[in-house]
Amino acid sequence: MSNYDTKTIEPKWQSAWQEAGTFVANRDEAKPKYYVLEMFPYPSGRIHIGHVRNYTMGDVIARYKLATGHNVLHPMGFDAFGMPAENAAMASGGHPKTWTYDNIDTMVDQMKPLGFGLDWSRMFATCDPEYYGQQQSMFIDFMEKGLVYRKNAVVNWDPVDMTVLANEQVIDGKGWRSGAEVERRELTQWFFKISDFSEELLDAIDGLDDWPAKVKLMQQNWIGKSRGLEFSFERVDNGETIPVYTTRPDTLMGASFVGISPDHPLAKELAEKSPAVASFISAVTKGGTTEEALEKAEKLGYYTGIEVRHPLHPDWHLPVWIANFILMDYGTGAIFGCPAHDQRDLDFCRKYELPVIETFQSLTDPIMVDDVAFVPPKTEKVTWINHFAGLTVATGEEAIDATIAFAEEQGWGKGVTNYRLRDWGLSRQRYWGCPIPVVHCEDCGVVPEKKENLPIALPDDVSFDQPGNPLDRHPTWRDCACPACGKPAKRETDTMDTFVDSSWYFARFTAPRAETPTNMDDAKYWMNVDQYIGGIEHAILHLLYSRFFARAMHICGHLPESAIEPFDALFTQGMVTHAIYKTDGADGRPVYHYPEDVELRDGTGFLSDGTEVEIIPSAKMSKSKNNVVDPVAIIDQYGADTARWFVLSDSPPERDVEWTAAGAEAAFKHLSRVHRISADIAEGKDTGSDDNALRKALHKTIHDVTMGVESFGFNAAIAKLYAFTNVLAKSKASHAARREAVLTLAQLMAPMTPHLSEEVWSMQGGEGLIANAPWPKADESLLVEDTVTLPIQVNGKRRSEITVAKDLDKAEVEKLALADEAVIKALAGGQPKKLIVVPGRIVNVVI
RNA sequence: GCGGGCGUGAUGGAAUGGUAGACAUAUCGGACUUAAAAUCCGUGGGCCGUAUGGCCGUGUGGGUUCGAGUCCCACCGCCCGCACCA
Repeated sequence: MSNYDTKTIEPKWQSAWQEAGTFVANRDEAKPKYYVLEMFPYPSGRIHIGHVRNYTMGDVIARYKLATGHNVLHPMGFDAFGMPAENAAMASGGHPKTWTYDNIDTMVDQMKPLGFGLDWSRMFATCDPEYYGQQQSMFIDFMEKGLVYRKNAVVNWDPVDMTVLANEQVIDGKGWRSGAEVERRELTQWFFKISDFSEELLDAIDGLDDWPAKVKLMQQNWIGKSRGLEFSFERVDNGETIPVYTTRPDTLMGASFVGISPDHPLAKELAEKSPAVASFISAVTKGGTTEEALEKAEKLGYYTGIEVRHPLHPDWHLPVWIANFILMDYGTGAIFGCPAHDQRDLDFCRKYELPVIETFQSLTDPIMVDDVAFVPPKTEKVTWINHFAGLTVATGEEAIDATIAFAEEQGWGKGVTNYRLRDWGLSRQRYWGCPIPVVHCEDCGVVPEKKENLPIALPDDVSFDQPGNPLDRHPTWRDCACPACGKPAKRETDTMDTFVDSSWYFARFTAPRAETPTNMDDAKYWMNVDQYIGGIEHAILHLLYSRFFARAMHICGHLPESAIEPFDALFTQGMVTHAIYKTDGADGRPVYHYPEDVELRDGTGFLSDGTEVEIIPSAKMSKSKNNVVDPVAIIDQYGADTARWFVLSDSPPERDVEWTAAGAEAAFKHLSRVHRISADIAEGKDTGSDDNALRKALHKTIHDVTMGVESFGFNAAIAKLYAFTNVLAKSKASHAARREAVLTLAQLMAPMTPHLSEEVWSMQGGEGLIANAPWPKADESLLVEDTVTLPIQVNGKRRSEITVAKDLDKAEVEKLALADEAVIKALAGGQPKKLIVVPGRIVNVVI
């Protein structure tokens, strides 16, 4: 008899690991190091089943690497600054700090029972002054190296909450909390000079061999390199110039207007003189900067009355318009419009009745630009009306190159590379973030704080009863002495974007208590992160910012050059989803039912009163849809190992997995079965003498599971473990062979189900902890069968099979195949055209 | 609009170009039990057949190959990312 009592077993082994210090990482030059990291959580208050999946994957890698002789670093911390804490404070009257640290305590309490092999001694939260003080210190280093600067920038401003809003916080042009119409405001903000690294960040993507292609592509597109021509139009009235940038210089002959951004200096200059221009600009700049707002916005233009000369035909005069769709911070903030070959320009010209001039034509179909612009791919050959040789047949690429070369030769323009990537605005008008460590002095200007005064800690005595940043209205915190001249001065009250906090935590984990941001010896030893695991939602910003930060930290001497690409391998895991159970309520609105209130019969769900419910499968978990699975409840019901096993078992790790009650139940049954088999074997009886078959199956399993774990094929590895458990359960073998089999099975399962594995290990009298036991090695000689069964195909269709000795030579196999009844029948006395024998694989008879 | 991915039983999913559907779930049948639970054994793509077996089958159409779920082309459907970027 066995009793798989997880409530006893799991805490027992967790204590054993803790006492043995199994997962505490120390530098050890004698062993190869392995740094595995999962993206650290935000302390929202409860762990989510998605966290369980994420950390289980990391834990499988960590425990596997430990077993294969690596010195493993597997840390955990909290990304603890951010708005939810302030919102909670505003809603409940508490303090963001209390709320955050309480949540961290709760979440640690919820994570520990899951038995992750984490080095808890390295834990920190980004809101610890010891952490953000080091961040401030690096900020000052960045200032010295010119990696951070201040400039005016247009932001989304919520006039009620008196704060800057991120684009995601603007909904339908209104602030997400206040509901107030969002304004565009120009504020002086801090920026990291990430754009200096555009080319380098782009180039280095090629070297990220173990990153998903999708993520690399997303980063490439985000950096958005483009090549084009920059040149200037000369004003007819006063000879001043308006520089423009274009990626399609080959369409220059089709220019019919020049457009400038409402934020363009010329537009501002005109607005000062003309109330009409001013009111146009203010009308089109209302409503936020979000993509959503921009997409809905109609294309609007205002004719300035100014005309400019076409660079190649000074007698052609083009009107200058202010247009709302032109962005000030891309290119020069001014364009020329070529309506024939750009849809947006065409829409604009049709609306304002500007001329449309075709400059190239399709080689195959006649074109007639009406409401659809003719925009061939750059690689397509077209007839091109060029500015220096009349008509030419060329691809767009060739035409662009030729025009740039021509412009450079003539000296009126130059080829320019542009990037979409903007500098990273990091200022936030928020309390719960890392204070920017600078001081504003009337005499000295903006001065970095002295490092010995760090951390500039957030004051605790703040109130959230008024909108705006509490730091702004704190009576004393702002007041300080100028670090340069000593006179009374004011602290910067902006705090840093929380993405800053998460852009270097991985480096801090290598020396979390160091008196400097990092310790070079530790950083050299532990960096890079060998395997980073997290959600695809961080594919762009977090990963790009971290790549920038690693470079910036290297420049400031905080990371070795070898760590400028901090993540060697990246894995993006899927979500855990759950069905939604829905009925229509009396008022026509949907009613969502908890899974425990729904009875499933043959795939149809019913409520207790017999009402049928609609089942929406595999939906993202959401409190409002009542489909959230709480890991704490699952651990209580089945234990941590079941939760860990199930989230890995049913789907490939990169794909979403649907949590189902039946699946969790099945996982639990399987683990109970392994426990039962182990108890049975522990009784010491022989069940037969077929040891060889069992050993062969075992070593095949060792091989397959090892491959599975190495390649993130956790679901496939688990399938092999199921299959071997079936073999073991039925095996008729000696006690010694069965004991060996169950010990090894426990080892192979240990990365996924560490508690059960330790229990089985100790039941069988295994030595020490299974967590420290070396990973089993497959005996190659047992992987090869003496005989193989070869399928015989006739014209590619399987017709028969023969069992032959593994190394039987080809001629013999051919002979046997031709002697096969099915083959004889198919040949009907004739000769085969061809006979293909793939040794150990297959025979194909072609007739 | 641009870019990327995916499409296999009732379901989640397996399958270095080489026996499609491993493993699991649902279903159905059986053993044990007074009964139930638990456990164990079996069934588990479709069609025909008592059966040995046969035919069909990986979104659709074509191609490459001795052989295609896998590679290539086109189409259909779904999902994701980016986007007034000049």
